[in-house]
Amino acid sequence: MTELDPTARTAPHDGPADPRTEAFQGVREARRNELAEDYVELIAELIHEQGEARPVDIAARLGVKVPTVSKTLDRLARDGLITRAKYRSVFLTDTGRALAKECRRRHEIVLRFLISLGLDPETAERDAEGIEHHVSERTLALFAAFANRS
Amino acid sequence: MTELDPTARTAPHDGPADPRTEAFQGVREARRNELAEDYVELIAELIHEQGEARPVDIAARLGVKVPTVSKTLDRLARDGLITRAKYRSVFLTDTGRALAKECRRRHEIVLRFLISLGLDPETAERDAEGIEHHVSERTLALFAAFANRS
DNA sequence: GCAGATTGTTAGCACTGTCTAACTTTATGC
DNA sequence: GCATAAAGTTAGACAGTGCTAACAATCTGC
Ligand SMILES: [Mn+2]
Ligand SMILES: [Mn+2]
Ligand SMILES: [Mn+2]
Ligand SMILES: [Mn+2]
Repeated sequence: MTELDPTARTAPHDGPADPRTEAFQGVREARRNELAEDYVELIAELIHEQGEARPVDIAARLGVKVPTVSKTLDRLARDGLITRAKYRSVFLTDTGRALAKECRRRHEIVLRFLISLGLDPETAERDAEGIEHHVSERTLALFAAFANRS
Repeated sequence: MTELDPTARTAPHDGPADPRTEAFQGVREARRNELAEDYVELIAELIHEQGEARPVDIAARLGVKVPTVSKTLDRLARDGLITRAKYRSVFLTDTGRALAKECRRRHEIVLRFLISLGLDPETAERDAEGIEHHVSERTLALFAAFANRS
């Protein structure tokens, strides 16, 4: 979602398009999707590991309170990434599943890359969780290549 | 600020400290400082390049509106990173200057690293602007080493 | 030195993301 | 099958980050 298609760069929309300004705008854009990305990735993981994704487990994994999760899930449902019924566990829509898959892929590549660079797995996991939302497809390709050939 | 001291890990404060949950908590923490980091880094840059940092220039660089900058600057002042007088340009406190320097260092290392990996400078700038807030000191050391020896 | 342009502030709105407190529903164990 | 425990929801507070509209101050060029 953030930076999927390397051909779709430099949209000819508004201002003077100073590359620096564009960088900041791109980062703000990416920030708006971070939370949704973490949620769908985690939901997919819970469904795979436990068979279902319950708000209480999502909250425990993320380290936030259950009402926070509940409200966020409402937004994800509104945005078409999940479906939910009251007092039931959560399901991904096709869109949500696709996003989750993409996020998992990015997460894996960044994590493998950091570890192949020589980072300890704990710190790698920590850094990957933040970095994954800010790597372009181009960077991802370089990360993957490096991890493979090392 | 985010992850300066590698020895200060695993603070024995609250919960069960699942490494995964800790990762998410750390990322949320980092996210809270991103904007302040971008601001002080940019302010230092403007002072260096133009002699002063004016809200209108900050806004132009970031690609946001001036009132947004004004409000954010109030928060930075409240948090002791800058000083300001009404209708005047902005100054960094010692704390702010120290943070700016640290941010510039991180930014440079990440940028050089990405370029030395083979990324084009434009995309590197874009990705560095996001990644810089999510690299631990340990990762930074590996990035710097890689960039130097390549 | 003043008119007009530029810059900055203030007020007010919207939305996100976090929390606590209070309540409701569902699940569990006898 | 019922009482209690666990999970989930709702309401409401609050801070952050963005916007526009309206107003105030400062700067610039004549
Ligand atoms: Mn993440
Ligand atoms: Mn992830
Ligand atoms: Mn940045
Ligand atoms: Mn930066």
